[in-house]
Amino acid sequence: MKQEMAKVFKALSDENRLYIIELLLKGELCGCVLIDKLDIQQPTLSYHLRILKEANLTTSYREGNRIMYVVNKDVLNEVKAFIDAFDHVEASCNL
Amino acid sequence: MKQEMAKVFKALSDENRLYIIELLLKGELCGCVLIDKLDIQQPTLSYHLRILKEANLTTSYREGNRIMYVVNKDVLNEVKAFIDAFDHVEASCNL
DNA sequence: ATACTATATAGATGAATATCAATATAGATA
DNA sequence: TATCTATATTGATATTCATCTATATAGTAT
Repeated sequence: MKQEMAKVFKALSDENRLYIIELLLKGELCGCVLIDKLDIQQPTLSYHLRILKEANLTTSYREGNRIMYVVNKDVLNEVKAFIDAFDHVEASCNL
Repeated sequence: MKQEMAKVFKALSDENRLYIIELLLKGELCGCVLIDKLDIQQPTLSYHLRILKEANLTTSYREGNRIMYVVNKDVLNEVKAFIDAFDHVEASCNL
């Protein structure tokens, strides 16, 4: 549990990866589009996408030539739930 | 902004540090109590406490001999707010 | 002043990270 | 089949991280 969360936090601890998630939250994208928005080489993007996938923060599916990457919002919610559980003193609400 | 969050996530990406925060959320503690609960040496604890402080996740104050460490809950709430802002599509509530 | 307790710093080290260039793989198309 | 496009993997490298031992610093107490 704590181990998995540490892994998720590690995946979120890089600015390029935060930016990738931000972009993907606006709509799923292939690597070939992502690469134009980041100042890194293609193998580096591939590396970051793997880190995100291994933390379950993203999934992907093939569409012909391309691979589409999708944010797993459930894990983002798990992060919030973890922080709440872990600091269960205070309640918060964003409705 | 994203850079600061990346730093906070990095601070949260280590199991020892997550455990320290968990302990401190139950009540502030000095290093001399924390050290008994973790399987690391004193200088390593001091290192982790510095990482947490530099991410603003904790503050501290001296009490005689000891230094008391305190979780800055505001930053935990900022993490949740960041995730919400960043994925502003879904609402959640823990009230 | 001396000794004790709590914490921090310095220096060393092995492991993990982020990056790249080069190459491999998988699917699409001519 | 041969080529093109998109993505992943390999191997190298410089940097950062987590950890330790040894030592310094700051406050307390004798």
